[in-house]
Formats: sequence, structure tokens, C-alpha cells
Amino acid sequence: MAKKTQRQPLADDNLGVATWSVFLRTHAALVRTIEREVEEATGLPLSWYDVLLELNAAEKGRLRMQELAARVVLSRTRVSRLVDDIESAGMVERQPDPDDGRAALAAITDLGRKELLRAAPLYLGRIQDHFAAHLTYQQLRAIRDGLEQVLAAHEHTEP
Amino acid sequence: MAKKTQRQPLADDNLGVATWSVFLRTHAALVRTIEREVEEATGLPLSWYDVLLELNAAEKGRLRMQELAARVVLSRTRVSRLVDDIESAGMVERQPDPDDGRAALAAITDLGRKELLRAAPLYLGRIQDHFAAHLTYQQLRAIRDGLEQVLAAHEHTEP
DNA sequence: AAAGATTGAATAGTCAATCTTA
DNA sequence: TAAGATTGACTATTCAATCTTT
Repeated sequence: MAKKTQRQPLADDNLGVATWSVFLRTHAALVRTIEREVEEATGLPLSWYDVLLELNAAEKGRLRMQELAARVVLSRTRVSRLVDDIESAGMVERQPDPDDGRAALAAITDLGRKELLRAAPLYLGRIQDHFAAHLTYQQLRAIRDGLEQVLAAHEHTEP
Repeated sequence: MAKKTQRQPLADDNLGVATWSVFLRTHAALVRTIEREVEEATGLPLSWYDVLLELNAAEKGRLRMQELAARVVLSRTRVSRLVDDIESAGMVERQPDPDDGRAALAAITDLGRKELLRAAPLYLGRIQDHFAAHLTYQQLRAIRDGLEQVLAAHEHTEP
């Protein structure tokens, strides 16, 4: 009846926890490395890239601050100050929302698009080198589909 | 010759980038939620749990600060101050290293083990609910194995 | 000088309070 | 009053500087 789980009851003795653990460790290692390398190579912090990417993909290249915050991955709760910084660098500009005087729009500028296009291949290259290159097509699909399920379930529960 | 990549050259038009993207989004969403829920339920910050878990698993329940920093996932560069805080709460204690006067050992106390054992089932439950429950056995294995490959490759390149 | 650890100073991230418009 | 955004104040994270021991 004695089982090996007795020896180390808190560790990776079950598949779900082991998967979660490697998920955390991989994120910590890769995000830091890629962030540093992209900033070294382009001068653009990854958080700026994140904002410019979302604005560029949006209708008319602009979004309300709230929507921008919802789409961005890296600096969620800092968007207002982040946009300040990127605006100082001339890569976005704030515009009033014609439909709602309370809202503010952040719009990507020509310089912003230029910088985004310059940085993009470098970022994509790092993702390829550090992440995708080590996985097979089947593994990539399994990870993408699996995590999409997890994320969908999460968005279903949390508002 | 025209291809659809022309339309949206920066977005998720390739599997590697799409997988990376959902990887980032899942991490951002889940870590925040689980962190909050575990702290609410146990009073123990996840960063403390992280430290206690590694110390508990280590030989004699203690590690040199450097080794602890290397094993911890959440607050890598903060270990010294983190151990200060956990020490104030009586869950770890610093000990001199008999073999090297420069080094310091962090050792888990009885209270630390008690708190860890109390928090563990709650943390594991959240991992199950928010993460593992939404994946099949096959998906969990694919994610675990895939990310382990990625991490191994990373540790092979970066020292 | 170099390794191990801690600390100071700067940036990033979070939560609640505030200010403006609907 | 409530929604949208910004700001203040607090905590977390990081990097370089420092202090001690080898």
C-alpha cells in the first residue's frame, strides 16, 4: 500500500502539477531572455512593441485606453503611463474620442509603424530561435490548442 | 506568388508565433488569478510558497542563497529580501555555512513546514481547477514534454 | 582579485483615490 | 451616480555598488 508519493508529497508527482511547473519555469527563462535580446537589438522595450502591435492591428490604428489595456499582455495596469512614454518618443499620439468625451484614444503614428516594422523581424526571430525551433509541428499544435482551451475556460469563468 | 502573409505580416499567421502568443496570454491570466486565490485562501504569498517548497525539497531543508535563487521561479532577483520577510514570520532561518564563511544558508523551520503543508493542497487545487482540468492526459503530456525540450535547449545555450 | 551576499537607487506593477464627462 | 482615464502611494523587480570572506 505504501506508495512513492509518500516520499515527496508536494513535488511533481502528478502530471498536471509537473506540466504547470515546467510552464512557469519556461516562461520565466524565455521571457527574460527574449526581452533583453529584443531591446538590445532594436532599442525598443518589449512592452512598447506590445502596445504598437495592438494599435497597428486595430481599426484605424487606434484604440481606447481600456481596450488597449485589455489586449496588451505585458504591462496591463500601466498602460496610461506606458502611453505617456511612447508618446514622448513620438510613436503614438492621444486623440479625443469624438463619440465620448470621457474616453481617450491612443493612435499609432507613422514613426510608430516604422519602428514596429523594424523591430518585428527581430522579435519573431527570437521567438523562433528560443521557442518554436525546439518543437515539432505536432507539439506546437498541441500546445497552442491546449492553452487556448485553458484560456477560453478562464475567460468564461472570470469576467 | 502573392500569399496571405502579406495581409498581416506581424500577427499570428505562423504556428510558432501563435503558440508563443497564447503561451504569454495564458501565463498572464492564470498566474495572477492563482496567486490572488492562494493568498486569499492561505494568507501565504505565492512567492513564499515557492521558497518554502524548494527548501523543503532540499537536503536537510536548507540551501545557499544562490542555489535558492536559481531554483525559485517567482522572485529570482529578490531572494535576499524575500528571505528577510519569511524569516521575520519565523518560517525560515539563516544559518552560517560551516564550509564557507561567505555563504549563507536559508533553512526551513518547523513552522515553515507546517505552513507549507497547509497551503499545498490549496495551491494544487487551484492548479487543477484553472489549468489541468481543461486538458486531456495526452495534451498534458505533449505540453510537459514540449516545454521541457524548450527549457533544456535554453539551459544548454544560456549558462 | 574573485565569490557570495546584501543594499541603494531606479524602474515596473498594483490598488485605491481623484478628476472629468455622460 | 457611474464610466473612463489619470495620478498618488505602496510594493515588487532589477542592476549596479558595496561589504565580507576566500
